[in-house]
Amino acid sequence: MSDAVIKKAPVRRRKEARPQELTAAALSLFVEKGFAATRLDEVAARAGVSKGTLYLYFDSKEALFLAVIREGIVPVIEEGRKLLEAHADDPERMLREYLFGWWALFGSTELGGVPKLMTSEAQNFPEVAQYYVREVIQPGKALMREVLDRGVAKGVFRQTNSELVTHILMAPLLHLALWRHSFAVCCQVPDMDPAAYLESFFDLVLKGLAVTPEGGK
Amino acid sequence: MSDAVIKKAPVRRRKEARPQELTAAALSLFVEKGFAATRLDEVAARAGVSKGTLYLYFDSKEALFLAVIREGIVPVIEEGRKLLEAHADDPERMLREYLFGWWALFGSTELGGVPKLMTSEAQNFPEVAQYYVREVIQPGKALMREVLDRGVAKGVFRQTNSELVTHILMAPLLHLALWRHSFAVCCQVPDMDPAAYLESFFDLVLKGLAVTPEGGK
DNA sequence: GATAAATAACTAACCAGTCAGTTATTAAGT
DNA sequence: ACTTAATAACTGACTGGTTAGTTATTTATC
Repeated sequence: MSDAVIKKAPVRRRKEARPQELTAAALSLFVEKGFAATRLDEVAARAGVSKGTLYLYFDSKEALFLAVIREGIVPVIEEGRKLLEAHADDPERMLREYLFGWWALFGSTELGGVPKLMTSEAQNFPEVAQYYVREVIQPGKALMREVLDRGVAKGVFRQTNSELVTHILMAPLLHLALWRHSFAVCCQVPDMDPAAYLESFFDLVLKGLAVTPEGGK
Repeated sequence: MSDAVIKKAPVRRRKEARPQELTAAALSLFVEKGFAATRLDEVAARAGVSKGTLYLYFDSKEALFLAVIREGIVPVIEEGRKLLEAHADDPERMLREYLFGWWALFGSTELGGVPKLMTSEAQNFPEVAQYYVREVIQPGKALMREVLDRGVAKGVFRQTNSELVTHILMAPLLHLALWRHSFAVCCQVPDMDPAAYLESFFDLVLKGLAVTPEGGK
């Protein structure tokens, strides 16, 4: 009789892995349904535990939210910085790496849903929003600004208001991520190849930033 | 004695005006707190009525949501179209009018919060999302595409993948609106003048779309 | 006083957070 | 090895507060 063996329902104990399993489950559900519409029972179920277990690791739903942001994103920023440093001498290449690296490391992954999540919930959770601005948005923008400044210094890009242009250049990236996690899901979008999108964007920006022929610099 | 007149205040009957008052109240609350986190009691209170009254005009919370989108946005699209037709012969001017008109008619108003709202809730309310895509996003994009195509036809803009570029050009506009209704609220943003932002954006795009000096076309 | 508009009290369902109890794992005693 | 004790991980039923949606009643208007 194999019953005796088969009947063993697993219920594994793995204290170490739980928080990550829970934040991963929470991330995907928060992104999919929004924070308020996500039930903690569902988060727990997706992580393969009960809701009670969730509360062994996180004090509250909001604490879980913060952990999702913290664990998910902050490490990626550092990765991005390293990626760019590899091309510090070539601003055009740096810009290109920024766009495609952003997509590869962030936008195309599960984390690509975080901008949507944070945008939706910023007002409801000011502390999380401030953390996100400080640890993600500002470093990300600073990195972009460095690309621009370096291009100007090298005479490859024309002078612009780099604060504003940084903001502007982030927008199509974020838009791509937001789109994928909102309208793209429920409304069939025939052709929206991220690579082609980024290529068009890169092309547009490169020409938009080129030093003007007349006037020189 | 004016008391007799003044005292009359409490319950006004105005069947005609109610739906608009309610959708206006709902819009501001949905934008501020998100759909799920908004209480119908609060919507009713802000419109100066009770929750029961709300149900005289809308079948459900979702029906109210749809009405908010329908009544709020659709009229604005038509206004925008008319605005652009006034400059049909000058693509550069048309592009400029698009950007600043979008801001004046839409982004800077209460409606500017709708992109945030729709992005957050698209997955939870696919029917509303489809309506929004069909009635707002597609017409808005079509209008932008017309600007681009006209520019190409006139030899003012270079040839591009207009489907992708349209998407890309909408992004900084939407980003401006999203930003204002999310992070800008809880984290002090020192300088983010919409006019300067749009000016920088216009400048960037105009140069990005200019026919290339060599090659001419 | 008849009808339409609006209300406020109500219900049913839902869900974040709790906790008494269960099961797996480890340690100690024999 | 083999039982027993102690601990750590986990569970799921429960609670208390909340809210979408309903309805019996009140209030205004003609």
